[in-house]
Amino acid sequence: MVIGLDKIFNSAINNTLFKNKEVLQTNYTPESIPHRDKQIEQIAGILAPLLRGERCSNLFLYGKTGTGKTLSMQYVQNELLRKAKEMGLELRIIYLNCKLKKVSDTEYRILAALIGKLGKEVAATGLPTDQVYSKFIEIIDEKKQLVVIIFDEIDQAIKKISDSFLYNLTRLNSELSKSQISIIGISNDITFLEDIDPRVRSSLGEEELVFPPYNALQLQDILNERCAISFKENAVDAGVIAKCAAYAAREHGDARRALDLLRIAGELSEREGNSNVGLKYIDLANDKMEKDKILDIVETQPKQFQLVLYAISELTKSQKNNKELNKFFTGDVYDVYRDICIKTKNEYLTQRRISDIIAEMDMLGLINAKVISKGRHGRTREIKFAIPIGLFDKIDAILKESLGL
DNA sequence: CGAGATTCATGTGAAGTATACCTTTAGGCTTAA
DNA sequence: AAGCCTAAAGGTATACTTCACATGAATCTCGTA
Repeated sequence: MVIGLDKIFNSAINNTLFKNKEVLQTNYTPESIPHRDKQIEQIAGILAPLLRGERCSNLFLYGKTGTGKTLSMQYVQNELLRKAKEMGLELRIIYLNCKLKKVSDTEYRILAALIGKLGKEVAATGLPTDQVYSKFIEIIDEKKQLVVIIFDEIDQAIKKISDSFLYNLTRLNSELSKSQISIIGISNDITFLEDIDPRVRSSLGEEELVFPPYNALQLQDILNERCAISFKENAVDAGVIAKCAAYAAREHGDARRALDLLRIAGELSEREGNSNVGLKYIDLANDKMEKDKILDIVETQPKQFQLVLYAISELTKSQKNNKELNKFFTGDVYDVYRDICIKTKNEYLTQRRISDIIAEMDMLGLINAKVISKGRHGRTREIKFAIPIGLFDKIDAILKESLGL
């Protein structure tokens, strides 16, 4: 047992900073959604026919992450269901997040998930897809009702599956006799509709709605509102919210990120035993998020990527003092990489592949790689490790661990 | 001394291969009529 | 006979390899001043 554990537990129990931390978590649904009145009204207007027992138009929502799409949608959904219940209407709204890995892989799984949400079961595997289709139709059509299906992050699903799936869905109505179905898609990718079948596009995008990013002021409002619920009074220094909002606004006005930033800043400050959040914790939190992201990337890379990264890390280490600024070339990396592979009894890949891997790591921001020509000495990439020095040891540890060194 | 040719070390593209993971299908086994 | 399950067959995406050609500035070559 670690000695200091008690202290940590105690400080967690007599939590000095937060009143209600859930409010800052991403899955929390606030009671009001600032600066989205217009969008909510529009959605409500489009869905209103449902309350008259009519089918509503298919709807498409666009907007970058953290612009309140899902939140607004869920808000309208709840209100609608409440109203429908009051009026005794048969209305079913199915919400499906396509981003969840288990769900999104295949058409089959999406259907299975939908059926699951309708309260029925299908075998997890084995049945032909069209059979699942007919079962799905059968379930919906068993009584007169209106069905709305919401596909969140639908672009993720379509990347994996062909758009014929959507086409089938839009034509579902013609196969239903008693019920009627409407589809709502939510997508982060604004260009998404451009590369799908025009027929699908026109039927799916009967109504479209764009969620613009929040600006810094709006983010401030959101943060202030949640801050009041989640933190104890006077726990947040002046200017912290503004800084938080400014950081997040700089990165596409992502409210989720702003909230994360505030929450992590609070956690960090709390861990140090403070009873308030100072300005510097926003920077620390920002740092931490950045670091976590990098570590996460490194951790989840395939083995060959890690081997290459390890080679680069070794190279950087070996020339720490000498030469100019830790720059080296594809050939150097490849040699070291191959040695490591041989030593660790991994098989090594061709230089061609390593070249691509290096390019991909450049995209991920783990390294800086620039194609240069060294004249008589050929053309190559000039490679530099782009990871902050503070993370060096951790990365090293992760790599050694996962490569079994 | 300078214009143009050469050269090096890899970048880059296309096409082919191996593998893993899916879906589909066919055949066999079980169950219900 | 119909339904169900499983194993094999066929499809498709991914991660690589092989082959072939492209790059672009330092360096070389050679004609000229």
